[in-house]
Amino acid sequence: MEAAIGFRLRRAQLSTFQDFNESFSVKGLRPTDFAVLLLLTRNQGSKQSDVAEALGIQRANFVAIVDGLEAKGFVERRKSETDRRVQSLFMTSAGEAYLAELMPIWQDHEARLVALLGGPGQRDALIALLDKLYD
Amino acid sequence: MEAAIGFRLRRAQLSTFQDFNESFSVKGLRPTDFAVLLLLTRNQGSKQSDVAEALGIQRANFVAIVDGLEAKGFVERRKSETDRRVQSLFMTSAGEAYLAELMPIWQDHEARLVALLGGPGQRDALIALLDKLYD
DNA sequence: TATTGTTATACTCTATAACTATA
DNA sequence: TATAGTTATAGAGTATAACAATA
Repeated sequence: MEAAIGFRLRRAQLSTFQDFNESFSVKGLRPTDFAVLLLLTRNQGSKQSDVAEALGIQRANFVAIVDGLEAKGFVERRKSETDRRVQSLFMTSAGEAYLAELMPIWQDHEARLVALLGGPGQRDALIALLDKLYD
Repeated sequence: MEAAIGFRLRRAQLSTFQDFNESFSVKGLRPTDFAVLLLLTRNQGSKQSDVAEALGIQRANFVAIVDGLEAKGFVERRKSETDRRVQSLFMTSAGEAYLAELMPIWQDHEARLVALLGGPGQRDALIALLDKLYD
């Protein structure tokens, strides 16, 4: 009989996202918003469509996400000077401060998952396996 | 630094579902439809809301799924005689025949995932880890 | 011509409340 | 009163096409 890998994957993912959402509900933050901030903080000035692609989001749908983060003052769009078609994305200092507030919540969330898995070694094993499934 | 377990989980799941969808696109079948058939074939007469819960779907949203499978003639609703509120779900013989057609496609899909993971042992390890994340 | 960001739109999934028929 | 199934509806998330500005 088969193992239904996809089914277990979906179930685990839903469970994990639920924990994330409960953790961040006070901050009114979605996983994707957090991922954008996390990605930008070490990649200041990234091209908007590059960030979208890195997160597996289509550029058309990414527009509203950046709009939201920009409206909150956490992220800033600046037109590239070398190619006036592209928007370069930057974290604002407010965004950096906000992310600093978020990190402990994020770390608690990750620690909870690691505890469920049975330790950092198990987490690393899981990630190695998950990455094999991703092309 | 953190491992972003949820992010990797989501990425792997999307990749896996994409493979599933490509495999079953000829049959016009969704993962959930297949899961219902697979579940019913060994649990004839299950209560509708039990099947929904087992698949992590709310009963309100499950109605349309059963409607679709019933319209195609693969599944049949029968009112329980012991409790006239509940619908018992049964596979039809057409449903069994359809599932028999689907199984090889399903097995190929699973085999492809196992190959990516590096063998059945790795698959079992992955499933054990995923199940730990699911309450 | 091709690409980036954008808008508009449709489709799927999911969440919630309320109704009905039964218990 | 409570439960199973149902309906209706609203909100996310996602996919596609088309357009303006720029290359």
